[in-house]
Amino acid sequence: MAILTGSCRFGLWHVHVSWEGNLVYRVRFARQGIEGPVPEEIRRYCAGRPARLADLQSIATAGGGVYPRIYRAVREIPCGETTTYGEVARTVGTAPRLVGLAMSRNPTPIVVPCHRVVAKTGIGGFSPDPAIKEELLTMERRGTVCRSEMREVNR
DNA sequence: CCAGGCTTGGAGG
DNA sequence: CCTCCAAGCCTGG
Repeated sequence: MAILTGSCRFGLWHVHVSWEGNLVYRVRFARQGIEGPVPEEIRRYCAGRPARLADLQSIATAGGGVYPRIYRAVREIPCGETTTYGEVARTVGTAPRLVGLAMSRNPTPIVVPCHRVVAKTGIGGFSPDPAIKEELLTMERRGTVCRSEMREVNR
Protein backbone atom coordinates (compact mmCIF):
# COMPACT_ATOMS: atom_id res chain seq x y z
CA MET A 1 0.00 0.00 0.00
CA ALA A 2 1.51 3.27 -1.12
CA ILE A 3 1.21 6.73 0.31
CA LEU A 4 -1.28 8.74 -1.69
CA THR A 5 -0.90 12.38 -2.65
CA GLY A 6 -3.48 14.81 -3.90
CA SER A 7 -4.99 18.22 -3.38
CA CYS A 8 -8.33 19.91 -2.99
CA ARG A 9 -9.44 23.51 -3.06
CA PHE A 10 -9.87 25.88 -0.14
CA GLY A 11 -10.80 29.32 -1.35
CA LEU A 12 -7.97 30.64 -3.45
CA TRP A 13 -5.62 27.98 -2.13
CA HIS A 14 -4.94 24.34 -2.80
CA VAL A 15 -4.51 21.95 0.08
CA HIS A 16 -1.94 19.26 -0.64
CA VAL A 17 -2.23 16.07 1.37
CA SER A 18 0.00 12.99 1.71
CA TRP A 19 -1.83 10.17 3.38
CA GLU A 20 -2.61 6.52 3.67
CA GLY A 21 -5.85 5.22 5.17
CA ASN A 22 -6.71 7.45 8.10
CA LEU A 23 -3.09 8.45 8.73
CA VAL A 24 -2.01 11.82 7.39
CA TYR A 25 1.68 12.47 6.79
CA ARG A 26 1.66 15.97 5.43
CA VAL A 27 -0.67 18.86 4.70
CA ARG A 28 0.36 22.13 3.11
CA PHE A 29 -1.20 25.11 1.41
CA ALA A 30 -0.04 26.00 -2.07
CA ARG A 31 -1.04 28.16 -4.99
CA GLN A 32 -1.06 25.27 -7.40
CA GLY A 33 -3.17 22.14 -7.27
CA ILE A 34 -2.09 18.61 -8.16
CA GLU A 35 -3.88 15.51 -9.33
CA GLY A 36 -4.70 12.84 -6.83
CA PRO A 37 -6.99 11.83 -3.98
CA VAL A 38 -7.56 13.59 -0.67
CA PRO A 39 -9.12 12.03 2.43
CA GLU A 40 -12.89 12.30 2.45
CA GLU A 41 -13.01 14.29 5.69
CA ILE A 42 -10.52 16.86 4.46
CA ARG A 43 -12.43 17.28 1.21
CA ARG A 44 -15.61 17.84 3.17
CA TYR A 45 -13.89 20.26 5.53
CA CYS A 46 -12.41 22.35 2.73
CA ALA A 47 -15.78 22.48 1.05
CA GLY A 48 -17.40 23.81 4.22
CA ARG A 49 -19.46 20.68 4.69
CA PRO A 50 -19.82 18.67 7.93
CA ALA A 51 -16.54 16.88 8.61
CA ARG A 52 -15.07 14.71 11.32
CA LEU A 53 -11.39 15.57 11.39
CA ALA A 54 -11.14 13.51 14.56
CA ASP A 55 -11.42 10.41 12.39
CA LEU A 56 -7.99 11.20 10.95
CA GLN A 57 -4.64 10.64 12.60
CA SER A 58 -1.51 12.75 12.18
CA ILE A 59 2.04 11.50 12.30
CA ALA A 60 2.78 14.62 14.36
CA THR A 61 0.95 13.40 17.47
CA ALA A 62 2.91 10.19 17.99
CA GLY A 63 5.42 9.90 20.79
CA GLY A 64 6.09 11.41 24.18
CA GLY A 65 8.21 14.38 23.17
CA VAL A 66 7.14 17.95 23.76
CA TYR A 67 6.06 18.55 20.18
CA PRO A 68 3.73 15.55 20.06
CA ARG A 69 2.25 16.60 23.39
CA ILE A 70 1.67 20.10 22.05
CA TYR A 71 0.05 18.74 18.89
CA ARG A 72 -2.20 16.47 20.92
CA ALA A 73 -3.28 19.40 23.08
CA VAL A 74 -4.05 21.42 19.97
CA ARG A 75 -6.21 18.63 18.61
CA GLU A 76 -8.39 18.98 21.71
CA ILE A 77 -9.44 22.51 20.80
CA PRO A 78 -13.04 22.27 19.63
CA CYS A 79 -13.94 23.23 16.10
CA GLY A 80 -14.98 26.88 15.96
CA GLU A 81 -13.08 27.84 19.10
CA THR A 82 -9.62 29.29 19.72
CA THR A 83 -6.96 29.21 22.42
CA THR A 84 -3.79 31.19 22.90
CA TYR A 85 -0.18 30.03 22.60
CA GLY A 86 0.18 30.76 26.29
CA GLU A 87 -2.76 28.57 27.30
CA VAL A 88 -1.50 25.65 25.26
CA ALA A 89 1.91 26.14 26.85
CA ARG A 90 0.39 25.99 30.32
CA THR A 91 -1.56 22.81 29.70
CA VAL A 92 1.47 21.09 28.23
CA GLY A 93 3.90 22.57 30.74
CA THR A 94 6.18 24.48 28.40
CA ALA A 95 6.80 27.98 27.08
CA PRO A 96 4.61 30.02 24.69
CA ARG A 97 7.41 30.49 22.19
CA LEU A 98 7.89 26.78 21.94
CA VAL A 99 4.21 26.40 21.11
CA GLY A 100 4.69 28.98 18.37
CA LEU A 101 7.66 27.09 17.09
CA ALA A 102 5.74 23.84 17.12
CA MET A 103 2.89 25.47 15.21
CA SER A 104 5.25 26.86 12.60
CA ARG A 105 6.62 23.35 12.09
CA ASN A 106 3.27 21.59 12.18
CA PRO A 107 3.51 19.02 9.36
CA THR A 108 -0.24 18.53 9.20
CA PRO A 109 -2.25 21.72 9.55
CA ILE A 110 -6.05 21.24 9.58
CA VAL A 111 -5.61 17.73 11.05
CA VAL A 112 -3.68 19.37 13.88
CA PRO A 113 -5.71 22.61 13.88
CA CYS A 114 -2.92 25.07 14.54
CA HIS A 115 -5.14 27.82 13.12
CA ARG A 116 -7.16 27.63 16.36
CA VAL A 117 -4.13 28.80 18.34
CA VAL A 118 -3.98 32.58 18.32
CA ALA A 119 -1.84 35.18 20.04
CA LYS A 120 -3.17 36.81 23.16
CA THR A 121 -3.38 40.15 21.41
CA GLY A 122 -4.22 39.17 17.86
CA ILE A 123 -4.48 36.47 15.27
CA GLY A 124 -0.88 35.29 15.50
CA GLY A 125 1.10 33.94 12.60
CA PHE A 126 0.37 31.36 9.96
CA SER A 127 2.34 30.34 6.93
CA PRO A 128 2.24 30.67 4.06
CA ASP A 129 -0.36 33.38 4.74
CA PRO A 130 -2.19 34.50 7.90
CA ALA A 131 -5.22 35.18 5.70
CA ILE A 132 -5.72 31.43 5.49
CA LYS A 133 -5.94 31.28 9.26
CA GLU A 134 -8.65 33.92 9.26
CA GLU A 135 -10.59 32.13 6.56
CA LEU A 136 -10.42 28.81 8.37
CA LEU A 137 -11.66 30.38 11.60
CA THR A 138 -14.38 32.31 9.81
CA MET A 139 -15.56 29.15 8.12
CA GLU A 140 -15.58 27.20 11.37
CA ARG A 141 -17.51 29.94 13.13
CA ARG A 142 -20.19 29.64 10.49
CA GLY A 143 -20.74 26.24 12.06
CA THR A 144 -21.35 24.15 8.98
CA VAL A 145 -18.19 22.05 9.23
CA CYS A 146 -18.15 21.36 12.95
CA ARG A 147 -20.20 18.21 12.79
CA SER A 148 -18.35 16.48 15.61
CA GLU A 149 -19.15 19.39 17.89
CA MET A 150 -22.85 19.57 17.14
CA ARG A 151 -25.11 18.93 20.06
CA GLU A 152 -27.86 16.42 19.81
CA VAL A 153 -31.09 17.88 18.59
CA ASN A 154 -33.41 15.23 19.86
CA ARG A 155 -37.04 15.31 20.85
C1' DC B 1 27.34 25.09 21.91
C1' DC B 2 24.12 28.63 20.02
C1' DA B 3 20.60 31.01 17.65
C1' DG B 4 15.91 31.15 16.51
C1' DG B 5 10.71 31.06 16.48
C1' DC B 6 3.12 31.64 14.34
C1' DT B 7 4.86 34.65 22.44
C1' DT B 8 4.16 37.08 26.53
C1' DG B 9 4.13 40.31 30.33
C1' DG B 10 6.24 44.16 32.19
C1' DA B 11 8.62 48.76 31.89
C1' DG B 12 8.83 53.30 30.20
C1' DG B 13 7.51 57.18 27.24
C1' DC C 1 -1.91 53.54 23.43
C1' DC C 2 2.73 52.34 21.66
C1' DT C 3 7.58 50.59 21.44
C1' DC C 4 11.22 47.90 23.48
C1' DC C 5 13.13 43.90 25.80
C1' DA C 6 14.28 39.76 28.09
C1' DA C 7 12.62 35.41 29.90
C1' DG C 8 12.00 30.79 28.46
C1' DC C 9 12.40 26.26 26.03
C1' DC C 10 13.38 22.70 22.62
C1' DT C 11 15.36 21.60 18.13
C1' DG C 12 18.49 21.69 14.39
C1' DG C 13 22.76 22.91 12.76
